[in-house]
This record gives sequence, C-alpha cells and structure tokens, in this order.
Amino acid sequence: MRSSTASKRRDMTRPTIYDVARNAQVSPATVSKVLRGVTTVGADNANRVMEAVRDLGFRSDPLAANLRRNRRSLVGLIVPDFKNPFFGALVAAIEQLAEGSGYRLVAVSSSETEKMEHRQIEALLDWRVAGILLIPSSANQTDQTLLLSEGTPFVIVDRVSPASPFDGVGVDNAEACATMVRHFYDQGHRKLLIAASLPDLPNMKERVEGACSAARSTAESMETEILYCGPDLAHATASVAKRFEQQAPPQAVFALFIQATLAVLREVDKLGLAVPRDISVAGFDDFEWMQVMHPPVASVIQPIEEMAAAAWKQLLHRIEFPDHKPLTVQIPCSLEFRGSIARPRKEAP
Amino acid sequence: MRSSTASKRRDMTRPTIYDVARNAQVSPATVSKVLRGVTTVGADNANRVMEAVRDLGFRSDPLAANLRRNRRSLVGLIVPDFKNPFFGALVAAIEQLAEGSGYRLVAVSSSETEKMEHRQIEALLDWRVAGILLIPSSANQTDQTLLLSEGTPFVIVDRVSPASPFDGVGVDNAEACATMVRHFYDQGHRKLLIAASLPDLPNMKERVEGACSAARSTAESMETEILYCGPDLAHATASVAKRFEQQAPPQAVFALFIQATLAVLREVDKLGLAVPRDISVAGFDDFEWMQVMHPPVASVIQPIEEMAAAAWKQLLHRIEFPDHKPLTVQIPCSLEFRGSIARPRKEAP
DNA sequence: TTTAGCCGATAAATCGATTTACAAGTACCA
DNA sequence: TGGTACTTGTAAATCGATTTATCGGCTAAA
Repeated sequence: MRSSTASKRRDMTRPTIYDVARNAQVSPATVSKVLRGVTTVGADNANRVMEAVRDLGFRSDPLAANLRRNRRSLVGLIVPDFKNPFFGALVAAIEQLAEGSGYRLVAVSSSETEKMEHRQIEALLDWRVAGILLIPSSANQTDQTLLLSEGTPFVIVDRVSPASPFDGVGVDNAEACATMVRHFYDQGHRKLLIAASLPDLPNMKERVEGACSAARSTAESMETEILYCGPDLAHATASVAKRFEQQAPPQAVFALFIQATLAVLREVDKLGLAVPRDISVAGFDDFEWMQVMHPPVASVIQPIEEMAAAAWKQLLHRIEFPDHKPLTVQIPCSLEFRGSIARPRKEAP
Repeated sequence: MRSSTASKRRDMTRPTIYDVARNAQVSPATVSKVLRGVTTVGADNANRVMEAVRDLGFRSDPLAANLRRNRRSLVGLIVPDFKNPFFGALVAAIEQLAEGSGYRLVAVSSSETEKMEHRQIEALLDWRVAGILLIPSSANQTDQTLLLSEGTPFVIVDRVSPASPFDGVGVDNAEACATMVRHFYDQGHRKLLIAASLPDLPNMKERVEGACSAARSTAESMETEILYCGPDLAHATASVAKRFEQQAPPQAVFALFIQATLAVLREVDKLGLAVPRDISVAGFDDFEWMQVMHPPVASVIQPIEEMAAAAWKQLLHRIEFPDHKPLTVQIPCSLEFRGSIARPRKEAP
C-alpha cells in the first residue's frame, strides 16, 4: 500500500493520515478526531498522535477532506478586472476575511465580458465552492439566476441595485453623487457633463440618477448632460474626444468611473485647457495618483474595507441560513472635495 | 446510495458519474473513458453516454478527479500586493494562460511580508498544487528552499536575480536603468537622485547597480545618490520628505518603483517646485495616470504580457521535466521618455 | 448477578472520480 | 480445431480524508 518507513518522506510523497496512525499506534479514525479537535479521545492517544504529526510533518489534504465531508472550504470571487486597483483592494480585503474564517479565496476575472463571467461561474460551480462573491460584468442576470437555481450561496458586490432580488452589498451611489453635484452647484456651476460607463450597470444607473435628481432639485435650475462612454479607457477616451470636438467642452465634468476620469483629464490636456481654471473635474474612487495631480482630483470615495466586510458577513450568513430572504445593504460613501473643482469663469467660453 | 430519479436533479445534488452510467446503461468506467476522450469505446455506447451527460447536465468534479489521479489542476500565484496594477495585470495575464492549458489559477497575496508569504505557500502546498509562481516579498530564500525540498515545481517571477539558483523570469533591469540614466545624462544632468525601495530585493539591486554603473561610465562624471525608502507609499513619502528637507532637492530623480514616483511627485508639489522646470523625474512601470500628468511622466516599461508568457511556459516545462536544470530568463524593457525629463536650469538652485 | 449505559477506539463505508486487472467476444493464422 | 492477439467493457481497488456502525470493557443501577 504505502511505504512503511517512518523517515520523513524520503520518498517525495507527503505522509497521509494512515502514516500518522501507524506511527502513533492508533487507527486513522482516531487521528482524524484528534486533528479536528473532537474530545472523545484519551489524553495518552492524543499526545502520541500529535507527536506523530509533528515528527512526520503531516498536513491534512483539503482535497480529500472536502470531498468526504461534502462541504468545500473554497469561495470564489469574480471581479471584472484585476488591473483596476479598486477591485484589487477589494480582492485583498476579502482574501483576508476569508482566511480568517477558514476559507480559501479563489479570485478570478471576467474581463468585463458576460461570456467569461459565465465560464468562470461554471468553473467555480464545478469545484462546488462553498459560495461566490460576484461583481457582475453586466446588467444581465442570467448568471445570477443560474447560481440561485444551483443553490450555491452568493452575494452580488458593488454593481448592485438596492432593489436586487438577490443578496447584495453596494454603496449609496445616489446620495454620494447628489452630494457631489450639490458641491458643483455651490461653487456656481449651472451646467454639468456627466460621464458614465454603460447605462445598464446597476451602480452606474444609480449614480446617474442620483446626480440628475440632485441637479433637478436645486434652487436655481442646473442643466445636466449625460455621456455614456464604453467600459474601458479606449472607449472612454474616444467618446470624450468626440464630445469635446462636436460641442464646446463644458465648464464642469463629473466622471462616474475611473477610466472616464482619465479620459477627461487627457482630453482636457490635449485641448490646452487647465483644471480648474477652464474646467472643473470630479472623479470616482480614490487612487493614489489623484493626490499628486495639479490640482488634486476631487472624488467620491467608496469604503472598500467596509464593503468587503459586509459582503463577507453576508455570504457567511447565506451559507449558514440558505433560506433566509435576500438582503441588499448600502454603505455610505465619503467625498473629497479637492482643488479640481473651483468657481467657473464668469465670461462664456 | 443515490436517488435514482433521472429527473434533472430536483434533489439539489449534482449528478455523479454513476448517475450518468445508469442513465446510459454502461459502467462508470466507460463513462470516465468517454469523458476523457479515450478511444477504446464503441460508438454506440459513447453516444448514449454523451446523451446522458447532456440530459443530466453532468459536470465532472475536479476535486474527486484530482484526488484520484494524484495530479492537481491548480496552480498558485503569490503576488505581494493586489492593489498594485502592475501585479494586477500580471495576475490577469497568467490567469488567461492557465485557463488555456487546463489549469485553474489561485492567486493569493503576501501583503509584502515574509510571514504571509510563508503561510500562503504552506496553504498552497496543502492543496498539493501542480505548481507555484512566486513574486517574493523579500530577498529571503527560505521559502524557495522549502518549495524545492517539497518537490513542487515553481518559478520566481519579477523579483529575481539573473544568478538565481532556481527557475526565474524577470526583466533586464540593469540595461533599462542604464538607458534611462544615459537619457538624463544626455539632457545635461550631472547629479541624479535614485529612489529605491529595499536594498535586498533582487530586481531592485539590479536596478540600482544598472543605474550607478551607467552613471560611472559616462564621458563627463555623473554623481548618483541612492535613497532607500521602504516598501510602501507611507514609507516612501516619509523618506523623500526627509531627504528634501535636509538637503536641497536634486535637479533629477529616478524613482525605481511606483510608490517612490508618487512620493516624489507629491513632495515636489509640496515644495512648490515644478516638473520638469525645477526637477526632472522618471519612474518605473507604465500606469495610465502617468500620461495625464503635466507633464506626462517618463518611465521604464516592463513587458507584462511577455513576462507572464515566459513564466507560464517555464512552469509548464518544469512540471513536465522536474529534473532539468534551473533557468533564469531576462526580458528587455522598453522606455518612454516623456516630458517629465528636460534640461536642467543653468543656475545652481 | 444481571442489565443498561457510557466511553474510547476501530473496522469499514463513504465522497466521486480514475485506473487496474481481467473477462468475454471476435478475428486471424497455422 | 486450437491458439494467439486484439477489442470492448466491467468489477473492484484506489486516492486521503471523514463518518458510521459497532465492539469490548467498565461502571452504575436494578
């Protein structure tokens, strides 16, 4: 069956629970009990087992254990893009939480496409993961329905609408955007260009609506113009460039996602305009470079750690109580009003 | 044993290979053969199996399969920090390659600490992964020795010295830095501050040495000053601030890692200096924001896709030929000389 | 003294796939 | 006709842990 040398695996194969059992003169079942902290085992035997474990350098194989107990210690996390530090920070935070509760996180990416998202979900389901945290790549809920029908616990993160029929954790996009718009208003702006990504993404929708509704309810009227520029930097740059070409650039822009912020700054620069003298700019998310810009870029800051904590808590809850009714939580954002927003020049451009 | 309803798992449990076998009126062994594409099976039976697989929506459980064949389809990737888009891009690229060759990537982070790195490696070894790609958190090679003694195939990525006794994939840091230094020289700079992270990291050492040796071999003499500022933005900012306080800021800075670049730009700004009028700056790695700065930041660009491809190829090779002798490959970088480097002002500051 | 109950320990079944060893059937050749 | 070789297909062993059913020994209750 297996080499009976008690020597520290000179055969390049890790010791099994049977090796430990033989070494400690007990049965494999007893070893298993000791390892899992079951108390119905004599002190004498327990000691011998622990000693054998140390001697042999035994470490349990999670594969075999998971298979037998029919409960996986893996959880999946699907992010749209590893290159975005916002998602990176989310991965890091969730990884820590998972580790802390005895799970192993498998972070995978959907590359912002539905097709990859679907494939990743199927792969994770194949592994029978204990749960999935999903940042959807689109508004399409097919995958979420699939997850529900498979009975795998899951929580939608970040790109979630408050009215979602599934578990979800997001931020209060509407309120955050409204506050930012009021700041533009207070600085004297009466026209605002809003650069969004895709109209369907739930969080994007919330941001746009929050911004527009705030603009509608100001004392003096405030005009908003919405520009939907694709999902990535290339699309965003193209859209912004086209808009700046066709009409006069606005005096204020609120970019609702990072690529739009970059695109706007780039195109503003190309036209030889200066922030905030000619144009005021606000962005979304807090990246380190925003503070080294001249001037630093005002931005809505999503509380990443809190989102991770809430999402993790909710996933654990769903794993424990599969039948409780779904819940969507919203976490408030904070805002940084930095130098990139200033009073507009009086004269028309 | 298992419910014999042929209905599409209304019992919330996924069908096994036995269900398929029963459904197709063959033995489980035959099903296994069909699924793995073994040809010694009659067309008739094969068809019935495939039909049953479709009917039941059967998908093989990799856990059980891996356990039996004693060969894992998981590979681990340990990065120091998910928040760094450079590593993010590396993760994304490697994930794609892994997927393409039938492996599943488990990306985990060491948070730039040896302790976490060690824990992550132990966890991956517990899962008996097929291989590990490691971006070390320090110059300490304990973990690499451990991996070697465990016999798990592994490749060191990015932070690797050309003289490494293990498999490794990195870039030609020395040459890239030398070229950048010569560019400073050509622009008329004769004094250069070099902002590195930690003296021990192999790639950092190479960068510093490449830069210094280039400075030594210029026609007119060029003076270099090396500033080691910790591993993260906080440390870097503190170090740079202190240096700028104690002596007059230099007219040229070469930041050898991203946090130093940010720190330098921030402190330059605080002192009211302008880039490149008062001070020329070059950085490392290509981040999107670098092109929206005024002026855009010159930088050494590491070829992420090529690194990923080389590392992946080498890992596969090591898995297939465990006894070939280790190899370290170096990939050349490209450089972007952008507006942040200009001729220094004539007068002394 | 007998019976019931508990404790510590173990043999054997189990998770879901793969692999091995072998049996039955067929073809080919001397 | 008998023997070798080749094809298909299956029963059973296997991977490494966990869980279940059971057993011997000992104590407390009847």
